[in-house]
Amino acid sequence: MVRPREFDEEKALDAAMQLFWEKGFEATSLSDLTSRMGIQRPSIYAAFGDKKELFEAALRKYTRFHASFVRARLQNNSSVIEGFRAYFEGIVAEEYKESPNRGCFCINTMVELAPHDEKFEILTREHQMYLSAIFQETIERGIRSGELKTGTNAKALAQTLVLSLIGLTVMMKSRPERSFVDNSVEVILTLLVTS
Amino acid sequence: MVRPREFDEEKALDAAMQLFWEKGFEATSLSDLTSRMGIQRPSIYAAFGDKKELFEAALRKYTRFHASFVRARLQNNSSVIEGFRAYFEGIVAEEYKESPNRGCFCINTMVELAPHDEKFEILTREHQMYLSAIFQETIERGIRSGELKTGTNAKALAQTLVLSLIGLTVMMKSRPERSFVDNSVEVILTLLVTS
DNA sequence: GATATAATTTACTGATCGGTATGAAATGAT
DNA sequence: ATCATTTCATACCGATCAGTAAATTATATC
Repeated sequence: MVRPREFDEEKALDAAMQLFWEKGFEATSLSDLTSRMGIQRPSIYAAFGDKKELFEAALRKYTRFHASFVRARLQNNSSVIEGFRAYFEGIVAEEYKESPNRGCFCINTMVELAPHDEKFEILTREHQMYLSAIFQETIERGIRSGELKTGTNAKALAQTLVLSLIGLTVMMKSRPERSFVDNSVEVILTLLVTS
Repeated sequence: MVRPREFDEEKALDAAMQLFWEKGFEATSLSDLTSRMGIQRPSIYAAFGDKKELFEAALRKYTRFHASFVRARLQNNSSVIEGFRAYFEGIVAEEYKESPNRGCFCINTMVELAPHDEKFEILTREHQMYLSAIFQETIERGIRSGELKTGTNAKALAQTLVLSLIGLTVMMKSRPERSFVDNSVEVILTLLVTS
């Protein structure tokens, strides 16, 4: 161990993540990666392995960040309903700002790779299960505090919210009228009060 | 017009559709296409144009079929709620049977191409709007028949069901436990009675 | 300062990509 | 039967793909 690495591995991985997130696995070439990561090809292979291993590292970085982001957003608000509302509406607002519409890296991977690669089937599924668990804990907190009805099925409701969020994120990729997603968010949130 | 075409254009397009549906645009090569379509490369270009035009033709064929399939399914049942239930549960049952998990060609395209290609942004959005309109008509029929409450917001509810269906379809790509989607379908269907 | 070791750069590999030029084969019109 | 026309199969195009061999550069240890 004599010559220190000249580039910041985390920064390079972050650049790769941005690129894979925006373009997906197949449409991102090694040339794209070298230029965006600011390092040469052999450096990528030395630090991260082949293209798919780099993709996996990028996705893991994303899911780590994403999980703590969601957790923070939901815990931020003392009202469970307002917490979910802020989270859902925040995602819509963010997504309509950016172009092209990146959506969620994990969801993109579920569509592109999960059906053909068991490793990514498992990885993406586990992330969704983790999100579902966070949602469930939040809902249970609302039940304990009396904000939500006692009879609420926290698990089923959490699962449905995760699923709705996926639908929301994917739907926005086709840039429907804003009212379409706004209406849907409103209806989805009623599940919290009627359940 | 002297030498007749030796292959069936519809059959060839259908083969292309199956392939693009299963693997997406980028991961499907022309070699894949020629072998599956049973015709040579120049025949593809003569009949359908380049790879992206062929993809577009395949997607249009899919959405045409899909729209009439959905319409038939929902009109099949005199009960609106049972119609939606049969449709949602049918999709789940179908998806857990097949491997790899193809999902919905239109949804796959929303994720892979819509953010980077306006043509597909529009095409996929219009299909989702069309599905939403079918759903809305069905819901309005339920309101007229007295099966659904008079105050129901048919449009918002239809949009939410479309969005939920997208979430359901994408979620299944990671093959979660069957109970995850079963629970979600159950919760989603409650929207029809509580709204 | 010499040496060992690892990171860097350059240039390259064979394979495959999407797309096409070319000529043979086949058919309807005359 | 000949000819014009279109489809067909073969073989090819330059470009790009993911991945690597080889040589240069830089640093920590001695």
